[in-house]
Amino acid sequence: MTELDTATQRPDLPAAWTPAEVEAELYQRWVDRRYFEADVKSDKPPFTIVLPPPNVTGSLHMGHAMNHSVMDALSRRRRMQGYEVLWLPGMDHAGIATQNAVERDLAKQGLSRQDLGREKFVERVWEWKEEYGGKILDQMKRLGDGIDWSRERFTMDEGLSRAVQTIFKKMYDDGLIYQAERIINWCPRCQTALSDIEVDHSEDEGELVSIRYGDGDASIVVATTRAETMLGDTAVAVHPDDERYQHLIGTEVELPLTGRRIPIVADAHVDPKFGTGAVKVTPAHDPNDFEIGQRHGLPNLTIMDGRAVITANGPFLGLDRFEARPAIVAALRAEGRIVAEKRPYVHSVGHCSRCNTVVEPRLSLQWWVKVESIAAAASAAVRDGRTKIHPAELNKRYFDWTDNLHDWCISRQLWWGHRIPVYYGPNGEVVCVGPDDEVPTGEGWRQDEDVLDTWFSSGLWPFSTLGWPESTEDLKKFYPTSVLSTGYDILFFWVVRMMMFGLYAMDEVQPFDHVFLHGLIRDQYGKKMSKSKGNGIDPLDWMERYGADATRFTLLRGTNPGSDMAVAEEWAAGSRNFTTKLWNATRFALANGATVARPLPARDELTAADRWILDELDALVSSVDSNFEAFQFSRACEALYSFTWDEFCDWYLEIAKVQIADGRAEATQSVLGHVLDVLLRLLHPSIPFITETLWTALTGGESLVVAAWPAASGAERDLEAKAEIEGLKKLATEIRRFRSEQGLKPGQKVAGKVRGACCVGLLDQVPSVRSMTRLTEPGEEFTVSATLEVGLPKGAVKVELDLSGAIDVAAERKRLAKDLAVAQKELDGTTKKLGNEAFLAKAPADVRAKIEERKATAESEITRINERLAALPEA
RNA sequence: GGGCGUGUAGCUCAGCGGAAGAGCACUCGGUUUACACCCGAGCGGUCGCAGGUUCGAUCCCUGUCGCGCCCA
Repeated sequence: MTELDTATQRPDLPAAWTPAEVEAELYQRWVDRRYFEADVKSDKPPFTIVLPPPNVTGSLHMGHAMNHSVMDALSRRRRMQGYEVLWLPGMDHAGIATQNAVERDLAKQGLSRQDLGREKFVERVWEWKEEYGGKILDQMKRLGDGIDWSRERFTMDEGLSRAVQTIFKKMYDDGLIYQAERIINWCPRCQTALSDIEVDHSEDEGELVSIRYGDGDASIVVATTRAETMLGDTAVAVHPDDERYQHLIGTEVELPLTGRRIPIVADAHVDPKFGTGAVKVTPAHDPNDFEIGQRHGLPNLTIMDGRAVITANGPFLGLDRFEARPAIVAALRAEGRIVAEKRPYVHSVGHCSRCNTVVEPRLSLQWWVKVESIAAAASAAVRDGRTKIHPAELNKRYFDWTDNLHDWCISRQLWWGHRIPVYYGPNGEVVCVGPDDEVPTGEGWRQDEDVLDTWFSSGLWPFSTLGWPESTEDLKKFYPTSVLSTGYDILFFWVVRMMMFGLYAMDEVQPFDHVFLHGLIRDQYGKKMSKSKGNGIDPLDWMERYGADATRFTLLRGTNPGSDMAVAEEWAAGSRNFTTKLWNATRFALANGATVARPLPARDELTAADRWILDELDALVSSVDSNFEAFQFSRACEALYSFTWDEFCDWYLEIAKVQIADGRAEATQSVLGHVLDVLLRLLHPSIPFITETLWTALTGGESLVVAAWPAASGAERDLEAKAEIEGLKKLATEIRRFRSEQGLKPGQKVAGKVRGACCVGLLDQVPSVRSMTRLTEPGEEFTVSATLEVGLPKGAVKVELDLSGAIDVAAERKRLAKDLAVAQKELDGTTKKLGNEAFLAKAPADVRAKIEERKATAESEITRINERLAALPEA
C-alpha cells in the first residue's frame, strides 16, 4: 500500500462527527490537490461521465442529489481502481425556463421583453445567468461531487455554440433539417412552438357541446370541446361506411354564425362510434383535422392569432379563446342549435410544460429535424449492444420511441437560445451558414428570427463538451463516455436525442457505453417530487442536519435500476446513525491500538473469529464489486451496512475486546486495522467525507480519493471458522434470551458454567460468550439454580447458572414451549415430506439429505426440550 | 384504447422453485470501560385473489381485482 506514510501518525479524532462543520474543508482540500482534474495525457484507461447539465435556473433538488450520488460513487470507485476519471460539469441555458424567469423579473418593473428589444433582452438574460446561475454548482460541491471544475461548460458558451452551428449546417446540407408548415403545439403565453414532449397532458374538466349544422333532413350534429374553433371549420367529416350519413356525403351544409357553406366529406379516420359519428373539421387548429384537410384538399382557415385571440371577422373578433367559447355557445343556443351539453366533461388537455398554459394547436411554419435515419441508428446502437441500458427492461420503451419518432420541431419563437443560422435574401434566397462561413450582408438580408429548441444543444453534450467539432485530445481520450446516469423520465427528452446526434456526428460511435436509469424520488405520500408541485424535500436541509454522507447514503441505499424510491426524514436520520456508528467503532478500534503498520499475521496465527471476519470482509468486497458493476447500489449499500453494523460492530468488536484482554492484542489490532482499512475504502465512494477523515486517521495515508480499491482474494472460505462463529452467536443469543425472559437486568453479572463446549468445537469461543452474556466465574458457593441447553449442529451445550434463588418457572415453561412448538412444526413438515413417495422418488439427493437432517435435529430438540420441561418444578 | 411495471410485517422495500427477510415503527429491559444518533430481548406475514404446472410455488403459467407509469 504505497499510498501510506510509513511514519504513521494519528491525529486524535473528536468524540463526535460533525459533518456540517468539516465537510466543506475536506472538499476544498480535494479540489486544491486537483484530484478531480482529468489528465488527458494519462495512459490509464479512461472513465468518463458527463453531468446531465442542470438548468441554469435550477437549484439542487432530491432528484439531482440522487443522480449525483450515483455518479460520484461510480466515478470515485473507478478512480480508486486506477482509471483516468473525467466527470465533466456544466449547465443548460434552458431556453423557455430562463426566458420566462427573466421576463417575470422584468414584469415586476412593468417591462416586457419587447420594451427592451432583442439585443438588450438577451444581455439581461446573460446578466441574470451570471448572478443566479452558479447556485446549483455550489450545491454540488456540498454534496461532495468529484467533478473536474476546470472543464466546466455551458450550452451557450462559444465552443458549444460553434458545435450547434456546425451540426445544424451539416444536417441542413444532408437534408436532415427542413422547414415546413404544419400544425404544432403552441403556447399562447410563451408565444412559441413546443415539441410534443414539452406538452403535459392532464385530465381536465371541460364541456362537450353538440351543435346542429344545417337544417331539416340536411342537418348534421357534431360534438366539440372547443366550440370557438367552429369559426374555422371548413368541413364536416363522417365515416365512409356510416349508414346514417350516406345521403349527406358530398353535399354541403351551412356553418352557423358565419353563413359559410362547407362540404360533408367521408374519411376513414372518423370513429363512427364516438358521439354522433360526425366531426367538425378545423384544419388550421387541430392536428387530426389538419390531416383530414390535407386528404380532402380543404382550405386551412386560421381564426386565432398567437395569443389565442379570435381574428375572424364578426361579433367575436378580439375575444380570447376562453371568452369566445361561452359567447359562441350562447349565440348558437340563441339560434336553437345546441342539441346537447355535457358539463363538466373530463377529457385530456395539453398544457405547456413550462407555464402550464393550455396548449393551442396552431398551423405555422417551423424548422424540423427529419429523424427517420438518425433514430434508426439510435435504435441499432442499443439493439447491437454498443450501448447498454440498465435496467434492460427499459429497452422496449426506448425502442418504442426510436421506432415511432415523429419529426422533431426544433424552432422556437424565443430570444434566448441559439439563433437559427439561416439567412434570407431580398430575392428569396435561403442560405444556411456554418461557423466559418461568411454571413451574407447587404440590403434586404435578414437572419431567421427563431432560436433552437434547448434539447438541440443539450443533445450534443457528450461530444460538444469535449471540444467537437475540433478533433481535440479530450475527445480522443474521453469519448465515448462510459456511463450516462439519469432518471428514466428523461430517457426520451434527452437520451434519445444524444444517441441520435452522437452517432450522427461521431461516425456511428455511441455517446455512452452504459445508460443507467434510476427511478424518481417520491415523497412520503408516493407523489413525485417536483419543482412545480413544491412538495420536494430540500437535500440541502438534510446535508445541514445529517451531513452530506448521510444524505448520499440514504439516496444510494434506495437506488435500484428503474425503480422509484419514497424518502422520508427517518431514512436520513437512519443513515446519519450509520455514520455515527462507523465513527464510534473506528474511534474505539483506534483507542485499542488498531493499526495497519504491521502486516496481517499468517492465517494459522489467527483465531477463528479473526479468520471469520476476514472472510466476511472478502465476501463483502466481492459483493460490493459485483453490485456496483450491475448498478445495484441498493444491494451494495445493504451489504456494507449489515457488514459494518451487524458483523463487525455487534460481533467482531465484542470478540476483539476479549482477545485484546486475553493476550492476543497484537494480532487483533492488526485485524482490526486491516478490516477498517478495507471497509473504509469500500465505503468511500458512497460516503466520502467521514471515510476520508477516519481512514487518514487510521493509516496516516494521504487521501482515500487516490487510494487503491480493494480486491477480493478469491480464496476459499474457512468454513470451520464460520461454523464456530455461528455457534458462538447462537450460544450468546440463547443465553441472552434466557436472561431476558428470566427478568435479569442486562448488566447484571451472573455466575455460570458452560459445559460441553469442547465437544461441539466451541471451547475457544467460551470466553467471548461469557463476556457478551455477563457470565462470571463460579465461586466456591456456586449453586446451580437454572440450567439451559442450547442445541447446536454438533450437539447441545449446557449452561448452568446461579441465579441466587428460584427461577421464574412460568417464564421458563413459556420459553421452552415456544421452542418446542417451533421444533414440532419443523418435525411435522419434514415428516410429511419424507412420507411422500413422489418426493422421495423425484427430489434431488441433496435436498432429501437436508430434509432428513432437519428432521433428525427436530427430533432431538423435541426430546431435549421435553426432558427440560419434565425437570422443571411444578408451577 | 395500446404497452410496461407492481401488489410480501403498521410503513418503505429486498428475496423470486426446495426452512418467510431488512430498515423504520411498536413492546419489554437497560448509567454493559465505542456508540441512548446506543445495547439486549421480543411482537408482527395463510407473500392481492382464483385456478394451473410441479414431488414441492411467495417465486413459473393463466385468469381476476387494485395501484402506478409511458404512449394514444
